[in-house]
Amino acid sequence: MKPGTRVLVVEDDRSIARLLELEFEHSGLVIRCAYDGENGLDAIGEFDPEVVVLDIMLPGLDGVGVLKTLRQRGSRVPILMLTARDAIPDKVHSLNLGADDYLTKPFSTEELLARLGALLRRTEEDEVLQIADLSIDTASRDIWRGKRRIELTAREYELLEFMARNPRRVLSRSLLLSRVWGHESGVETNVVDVYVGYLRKKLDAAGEVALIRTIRGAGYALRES
Amino acid sequence: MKPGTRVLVVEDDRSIARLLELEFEHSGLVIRCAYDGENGLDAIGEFDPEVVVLDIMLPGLDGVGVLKTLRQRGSRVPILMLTARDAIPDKVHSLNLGADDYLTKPFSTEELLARLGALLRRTEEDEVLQIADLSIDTASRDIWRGKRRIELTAREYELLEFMARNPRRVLSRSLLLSRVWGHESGVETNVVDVYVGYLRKKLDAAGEVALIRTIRGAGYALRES
DNA sequence: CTCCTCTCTTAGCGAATTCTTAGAATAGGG
DNA sequence: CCCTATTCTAAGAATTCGCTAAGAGAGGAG
Repeated sequence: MKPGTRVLVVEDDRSIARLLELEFEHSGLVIRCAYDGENGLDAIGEFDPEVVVLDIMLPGLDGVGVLKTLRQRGSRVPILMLTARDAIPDKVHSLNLGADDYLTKPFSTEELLARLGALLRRTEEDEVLQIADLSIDTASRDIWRGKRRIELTAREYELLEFMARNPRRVLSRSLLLSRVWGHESGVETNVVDVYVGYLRKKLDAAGEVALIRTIRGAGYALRES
Repeated sequence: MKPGTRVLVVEDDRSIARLLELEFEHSGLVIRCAYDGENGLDAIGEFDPEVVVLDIMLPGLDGVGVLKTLRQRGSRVPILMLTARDAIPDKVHSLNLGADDYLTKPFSTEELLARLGALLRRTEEDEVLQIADLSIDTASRDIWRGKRRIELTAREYELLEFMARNPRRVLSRSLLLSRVWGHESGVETNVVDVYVGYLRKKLDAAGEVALIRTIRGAGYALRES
């Protein structure tokens, strides 16, 4: 998880809150605590956290109330709920009022950190990449070239997304191999070339300007001109 | 909790009942007490409470019996069970029978109030999710596809609701597993595939447009197009 | 106790995808 | 203009992926 990420913890049990505070600080995060729902809501407005850890049982306004209020206000901040182990897994579960993940107490702080990381990664991924008239919706995996919708296979999609995340840069075959195919994939062939070929065939319909350029001796680049 | 909310307490221990009566009155609630199961049932019909606090140990018809009868009658009134400290089997049992929460004696009245508040808020939640001509009433768990009513099992419903809360988004099998089946369910098979299959069979009757799309190599998405 | 429903597992088929290979095409230097 | 290194393409082989049928096991209802 990126250092400096703002995390809000809303938890009435001071010892747990304190523990998380220390752990998170140790991990380089910026942390803020609130001990009840009302203050939690205030803190969200004021502190603008990138992710919230929210206990479900709180004095006064409880976790569910906080969550509901937040979502009604239109906030999309990712929220990880803390629930008691024996608190009716199914019910709590179905009260997916818009929480993004949950963890049952007791839990290990590593687990919590891992979950937070996953959560942030997931929500960060929710964006639209644009290169010229090509747009890639990373949440729905929709690809559009102008008004034309394009269907890609998983590998093709991964390759294109990676290139779109590094637009205008020359990407060597070995870089693409390691980032898209993975480090220990025993591929030693010209798969990259082949897949660039596939992409071109699908992306550049008749008359459209080519998006993937070959830089002889160096690699490929995704760019408009 | 809103003043004027009707709360029924079914509890044979008069001193506890009295204590709750005073506490609740103090909080502005309208309270009614019954001291055994039979009278409890009658009171529900007559008093029409918005929430019920139900002791599990009662003379004659016990709490479990009351709960069972109620649910069989189709009542969905939220119920919080009171159980003895070590009666864990009871918990599991009553939660399966359709209780919404429980509290072990002895408990603090603040705790009870907080739980009741949470319960009411949760059940007040009356949201309808819409995707194309599919609508999901999260309060009653009713599913409609156009004019056709659809019956789902618990698991099918959970899966569909989660997908409906993340429409158009590609949801990986592992995400669905962790969010619908739970983190620590040792499932590592293709249950997700199987349940998507069940849903499709029920949702897409002859000639209707498919709602669940497979994104090969990535997961599933609920979307109209 | 028996029947029924629900959940999960397993295994196999068919199809889509991924990767390999080898030869054709192309660019760029001399 | 020719040669060579490099890139591209077509076609097929190997693999993976998703769907479904069938059934075991658990649990509740009658």
